Amino acid sequence: MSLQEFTQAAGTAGQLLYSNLQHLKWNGQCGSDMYQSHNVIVKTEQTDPSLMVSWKEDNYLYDSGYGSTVELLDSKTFCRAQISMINHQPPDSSDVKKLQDHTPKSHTKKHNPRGTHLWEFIRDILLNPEKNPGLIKWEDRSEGVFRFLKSEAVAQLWGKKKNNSSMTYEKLSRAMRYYYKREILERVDGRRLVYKFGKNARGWRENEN
DNA sequence: TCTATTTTTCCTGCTT
DNA sequence: AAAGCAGGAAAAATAG
Repeated sequence: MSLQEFTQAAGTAGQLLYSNLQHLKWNGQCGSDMYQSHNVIVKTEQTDPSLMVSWKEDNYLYDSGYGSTVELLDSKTFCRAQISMINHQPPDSSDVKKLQDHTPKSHTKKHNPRGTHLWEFIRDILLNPEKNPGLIKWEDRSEGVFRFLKSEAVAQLWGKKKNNSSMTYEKLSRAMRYYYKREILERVDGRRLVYKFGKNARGWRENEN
């Protein structure tokens, strides 16, 4: 169900519920032990601003799933507006405006197969700056060079996403190596746990894509 | 359901 | 010695 369908069916609370469900969905498969998971259900019923803020902080990073930077921003905007509503404050008018033309747009890109690929998964972890408890870090942002800081933790996370609890870095890295031939990754030798996005990898640059 | 990709598993050997 | 890296093979999972 899309956000707009959901809100239509659920009324005013729809947006909040939708967002929380998305959050749960993400946490359910990838979050929990990595990211201290807050009880998002509780948050729908109370108005403690501090809690809402902390919820907001990690929610927008995941609730729109694997999407473009644009989607991420929209989601952030959406959450910000929600916080305002909940605090009984008038939402920032620019946010409202952005929200209004968000919904129709998100319906346009019908065919977006939820970034299911490993390299996209890696990329999206990298693209979530605030949140990403030192799993992977950019070595050279503009060149697309990055390094695994917690190789096994990332593998575990990937395993969670694929519903495979026996994923290991050893196996994950084999899949990474297959990307060299397809030029989704370029080889970086000498440095352990270091990879570099290749010309067939999309959406990792600072700007666009 | 069939096919083409992708990913997972496992393995042997080599490098840091 | 432990953890990574290289790829080959082949099975399993997915996308379309």
